[in-house]
Amino acid sequence: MEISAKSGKQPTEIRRAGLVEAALTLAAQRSPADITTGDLAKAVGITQGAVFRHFPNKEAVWLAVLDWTADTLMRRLQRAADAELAKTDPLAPLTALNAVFMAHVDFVVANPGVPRVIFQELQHAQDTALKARVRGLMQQYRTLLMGVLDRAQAQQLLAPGSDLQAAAVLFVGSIQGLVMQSLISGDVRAMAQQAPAVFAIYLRGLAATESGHFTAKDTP
Amino acid sequence: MEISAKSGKQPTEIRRAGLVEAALTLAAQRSPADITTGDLAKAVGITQGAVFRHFPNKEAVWLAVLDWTADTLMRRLQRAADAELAKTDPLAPLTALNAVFMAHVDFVVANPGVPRVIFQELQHAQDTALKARVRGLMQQYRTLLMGVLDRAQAQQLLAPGSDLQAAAVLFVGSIQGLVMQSLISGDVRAMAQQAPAVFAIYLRGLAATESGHFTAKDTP
DNA sequence: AATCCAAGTAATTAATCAATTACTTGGACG
DNA sequence: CGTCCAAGTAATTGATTAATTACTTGGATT
Repeated sequence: MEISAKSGKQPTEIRRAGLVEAALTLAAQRSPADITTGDLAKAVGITQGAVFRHFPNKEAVWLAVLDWTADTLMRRLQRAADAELAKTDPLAPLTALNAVFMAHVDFVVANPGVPRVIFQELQHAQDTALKARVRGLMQQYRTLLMGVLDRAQAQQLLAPGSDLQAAAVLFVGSIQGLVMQSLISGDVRAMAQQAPAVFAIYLRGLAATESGHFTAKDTP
Repeated sequence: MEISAKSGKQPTEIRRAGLVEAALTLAAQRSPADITTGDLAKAVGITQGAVFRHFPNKEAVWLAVLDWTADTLMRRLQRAADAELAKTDPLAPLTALNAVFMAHVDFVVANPGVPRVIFQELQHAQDTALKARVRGLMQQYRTLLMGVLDRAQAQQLLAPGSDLQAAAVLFVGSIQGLVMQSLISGDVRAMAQQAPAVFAIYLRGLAATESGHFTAKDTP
């Protein structure tokens, strides 16, 4: 049951990382709302009170989780986008969109707790520190996405009159739809299988008909 | 603060309805996870303990909420679909898809607590009675959707080789994306404005190119 | 008018959980 | 070697909350 079971004392930095990892692991299995500090403690092999040697309160644990998520996810997505955009392929913006989509799906498959934590925090209507953090993450996401979409439009790869705002909403919705399916089926890996077909519909809805018949070609 | 503030004693049937309504109203404002039986009682003008005169336990309240949701939502969606499918318009299956989409969006705008409750329950990994109920609802939804999609495909209104499974996932994802946006912005009504543009992309991704240029035409 | 009981109250119980406190430990370092 | 302190424990506190209990009330029925 223990995550990073380095027994004995550990420096705060290590413990914090361990607790963040534990939080995400547990969130993959049950609702983040009912993960207790005791659960986190047990997962890393310390007592409940010891959690507060490393975090001022429980909320700070989730803040750290969201910080880790924002850092890791956004870096991967950016890298996926940049790698495609660097190519001379005239369809680069579209392949970049595909790459970002698949990178995101892969990330969620590897870290199924992430979308749960995000949605959990979005539920809270009042603007907590946690919700603000989620909003920041979504803003980064949106910026990245709009950058790629703008470029695609500039190169006339999109259907004339496409609503980029709506395209961004539908992009995250596509992934959210896959997440919901995985929550229902309980099988995260099925996401990766369905993802290309879902993205294919999305792209067909957006791409100019003249831009050839580009379809998702990864993950056979 | 009170919902159905018929003061004084009320028959169980009325109180149950009042508590269900209160639960959905409160869920529209805060996370369903931290709505207490005391909150429900206050909203309806009784004391905390009195809630258990009408429900055996708290879980039963949420079960009733989901039952109400399944009944109301599915009836409306079915009616929206049937109304379009009855027409002689050769594009009927596509306009039916549009009608179901908009009916769902309207329902969510009118009942913003619903998607929150559903997602809350989906989070629980183990198969509780509540999650089973949500799964049942999703199954009905899927069946309805597949019926329309099958018909569209039979009439060659869809792009050849379209993955209907993926189309269904993306359909619910589209709405889920809109819900997420509204959770971030805090403005449910914005959903209704963005919905047509989102659906337009979705449909374009799915529809045969020969099937004319049908686009969402409702809600100007 | 007397009776009955569904619906309500007020108070209590039992469990859970975040956070605090007082005390302990083990390794780094002068 | 002794000191120090960050990291840990065990136990407690205070708050919250679902559910129960003992008692009360009001309206329908005979």
